[in-house]
Amino acid sequence: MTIRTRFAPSPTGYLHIGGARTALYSWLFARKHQGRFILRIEDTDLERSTPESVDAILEGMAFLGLDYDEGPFYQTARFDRYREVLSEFIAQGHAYYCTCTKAELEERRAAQIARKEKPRYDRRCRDAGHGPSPQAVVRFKNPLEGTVVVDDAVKGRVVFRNDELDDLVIARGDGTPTYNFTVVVDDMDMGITHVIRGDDHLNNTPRQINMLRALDATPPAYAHIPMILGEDGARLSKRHGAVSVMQYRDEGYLPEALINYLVRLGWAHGDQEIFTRAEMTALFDIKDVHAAAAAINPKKLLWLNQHYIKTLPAADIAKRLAPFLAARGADLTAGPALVEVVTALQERAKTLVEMAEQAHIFYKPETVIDDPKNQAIIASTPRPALAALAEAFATAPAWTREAIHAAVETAATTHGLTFGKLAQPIRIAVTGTAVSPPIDITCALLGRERCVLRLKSAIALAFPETRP
RNA sequence: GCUCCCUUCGUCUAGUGGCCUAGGACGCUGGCCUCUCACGCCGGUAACAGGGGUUCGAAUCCCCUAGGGAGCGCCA
Repeated sequence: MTIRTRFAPSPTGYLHIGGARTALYSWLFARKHQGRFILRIEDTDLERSTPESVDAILEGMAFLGLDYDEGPFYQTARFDRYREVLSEFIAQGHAYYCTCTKAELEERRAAQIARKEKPRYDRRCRDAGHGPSPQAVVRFKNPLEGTVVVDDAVKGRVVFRNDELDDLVIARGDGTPTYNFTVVVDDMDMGITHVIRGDDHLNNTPRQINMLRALDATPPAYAHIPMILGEDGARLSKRHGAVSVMQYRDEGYLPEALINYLVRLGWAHGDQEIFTRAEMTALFDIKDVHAAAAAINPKKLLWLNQHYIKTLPAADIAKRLAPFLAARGADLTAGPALVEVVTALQERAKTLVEMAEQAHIFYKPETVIDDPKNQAIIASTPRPALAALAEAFATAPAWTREAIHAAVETAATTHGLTFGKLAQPIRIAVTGTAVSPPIDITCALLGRERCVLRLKSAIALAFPETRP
């Protein structure tokens, strides 16, 4: 039997980190078993669903590389099918029309709560034999006795008593189907074998299983994965920083890092922390998913992101970095090959945004030394040493890392300075900042002409009285 | 309130009755390396929610308590 899993988001917002993990686990499980991964858009809530959200979800999945084999299927395109099953249900006595008004329901609910009872529908229309009428909803006749056993792949065996359940609405007054009904029809029609979803759905599961049984269908296997918490252990929300996958992308996170972080959040394979796509696909098992909720740890994500920035091929990183530089207004034709810059920066950036910031100095037409501390560093360096270096730079036989290093070293020793004492003012002169890759690499990337020019103007600026 | 779920370092986790004086990772921290920033390397910090059982032996099995979460919608 081919394993078939699905991701079924409702398009009422962006793809958030929790949904992404659910999708990832479903995707991994399907891929691991050479199964099929299906995307289904649950847009039956006409009020809240938007096409923008659909796009955002699709974009998020594409960014993460979670490709689907079938779909996206839209529930709004399947209303005829739902109506069909609905009438079957009614004809077979599995469902009935209910004429209780929302106000009445609300009143009874309040009374039940006041009596400290579990609020649920009292079933007064169950055997009333109502026919269809404009405002009537349709309710499923849930069994009154017995139990429903869910052998959940992550929660273990969970037993629900039918007498705890009520008769849920499966079609609204306007005839549109509700979630618990559409999900059952779809999972059956689409041949879903394993339902992997958030554990907020665990309590819905027995009702869905009862409907599946009424339909004479075999319920799929279930795996309810716990939710993701914010750093503080509270439910994840915007105030925890990034929650949307696209926001992480915009902040310079790599999909490799995000995926690796997410797969380890609630799942482990011994002590291994770094997983390639292929490794996690081979090693992942839904049964090994931790049953407890996990708090997100942004620092660890950052560490992983840095790891991938560091270890992925420079050309690859350069390709992804380019848009970030463009966004900063950098002109990539005005400087060294981006790959070379990336190579110099790979061990120095935690995100692409950070790297773009560091790379930008290699493409700026001119530098400004605006920090007084930096100005002071140049001013406190013996002018002759700087002048000699500018000369050495101008006349070096070749503009290579080695030649630059030798020039700095010679100038330093000649003037009684350590390498570092001279390197720092040069760094400031040529980049305008106190931080950059090693000075020889930095200068090599910048090019001879620019280095000499900037060195000279820095000298002129720091020692205005003396002529250059 | 009722039903269901959950509980190992600050965080993610390993652990499935003896290999646990509880391992790894992030973080934090001491040191080394060093031209800045980083990378890297070596070391340190810190946990089985509490209480009862079962057992020769429990982080691991059972029960209770506490704490956290979810559901109880004509939302999904």
